[in-house]
Amino acid sequence: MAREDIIEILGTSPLFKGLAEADAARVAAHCGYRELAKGETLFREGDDAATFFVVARGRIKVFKESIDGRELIIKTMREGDLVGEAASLAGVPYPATAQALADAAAVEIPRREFVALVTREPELALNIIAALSARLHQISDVLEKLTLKDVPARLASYLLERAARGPDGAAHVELDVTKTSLAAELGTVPETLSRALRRFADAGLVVAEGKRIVLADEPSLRLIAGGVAE
Amino acid sequence: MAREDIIEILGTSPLFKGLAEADAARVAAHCGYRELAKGETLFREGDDAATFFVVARGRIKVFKESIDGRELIIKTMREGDLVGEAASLAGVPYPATAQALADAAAVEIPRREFVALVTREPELALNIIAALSARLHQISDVLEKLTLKDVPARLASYLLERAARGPDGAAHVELDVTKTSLAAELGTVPETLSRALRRFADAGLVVAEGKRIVLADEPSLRLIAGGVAE
DNA sequence: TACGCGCCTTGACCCGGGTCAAGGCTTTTT
DNA sequence: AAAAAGCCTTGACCCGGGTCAAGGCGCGTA
Repeated sequence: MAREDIIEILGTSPLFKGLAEADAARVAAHCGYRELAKGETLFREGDDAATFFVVARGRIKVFKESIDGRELIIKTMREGDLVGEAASLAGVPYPATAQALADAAAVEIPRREFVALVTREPELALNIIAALSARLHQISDVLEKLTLKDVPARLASYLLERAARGPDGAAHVELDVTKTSLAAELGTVPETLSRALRRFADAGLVVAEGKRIVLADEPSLRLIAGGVAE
Repeated sequence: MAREDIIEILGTSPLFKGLAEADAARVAAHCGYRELAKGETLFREGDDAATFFVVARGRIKVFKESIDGRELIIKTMREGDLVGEAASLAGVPYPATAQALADAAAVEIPRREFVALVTREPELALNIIAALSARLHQISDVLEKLTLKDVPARLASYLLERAARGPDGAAHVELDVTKTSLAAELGTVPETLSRALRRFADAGLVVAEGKRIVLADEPSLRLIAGGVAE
């Protein structure tokens, strides 16, 4: 992987916004490039977070698991997403595990090299603060949904958030993960997700065709999601 | 409230560690001091977070509520705890509501004054980063417990975390909130908490005497909590 | 000392959603 | 193209824990 490519991938993350060309190159020189087969683990909960990642390709799930094997996907990471940066920048072990849902690749950034930059570019500290608070906000969101909303509300919420507006004006979601994964991300199991989706379809709220879900009645979905704009 | 007192209260928080005396005084000069009666609201979810707080006295609950009134206490704040700092420092609205559980008081810090300091004391950015990641860690913890553990596990976990070692060697917890509040912090309701505690008592794991709970069998509690050290 | 109001506990009931089991449907693999 | 392995769906069942209702126990106020 050429250094220019690394720099370009780094640039997809706001963490590197406003970084001088020379500094970016200096960091890039120390970055690795990891390719992951489906199911391969990027890091495990408890591992020392000496490095963090920017997803270059594929889907990587970040999850926690309970003693009895149940797993909760905190978020499915896609191109340009930062993975493990909070723990790494804070100097604590990873609080969750990251694993490829499909073949994937990620740029690996050494904490040392990146943090060293802060003394030369104090502005960078603001980027870090912004990244941390974005993650904090995202986790709070997960917490709120999982504890204060039921499955239908979480599903409706997910659909509305990920909906893309088609050329014909119809909002729809093209699932890029299996429904089993989606279930775990919604804090439930495939059976329950399947039933919830079916109930939506029966009620005319959505039209489900395999991995493509058309939102037929957005206002009702918004009502079920239980918030004005989420 | 004298400025020296304000400075002293600020000093109880790690956010102000290593701050020059003159700078602390400068911030303190712009701080307010809010006294709250039991039940009074410090701020509401969605409010502009122009200021944040350090608890000086009393207990303040930080919580989210669902449409149907159910509330989830994210954390009960005590002396020295920061409240609302993440949102304020990140420049976003408060993501939760803060309310006094009993008569309380807090020093109110204007975001502007504090953030302005960062340009003079770049080291302060590290304090902010540390504060944000501490909060992130804490929220992740709440998320994990609420979604991956059942009520007995959460209760055992809470007891172990807050246990103080008495002079006689017996670990015990002195509840400083009502059991109703504790239930909300454990993501449940008073009835369920009451039953869980009773089951612990019947099994000889704890001895409950009103607000004082003696941990009679720590190893078993640790087992129920479902982790090695948490 | 008595009243009233929260808080706590206990019992009875119920429901969301997890578990188990059984196909049917897709994708890979050979 | 057949076989194998996942993935998805549906039905039946069950359980943790929330809800409702009814006391009992403090504790502050007068």
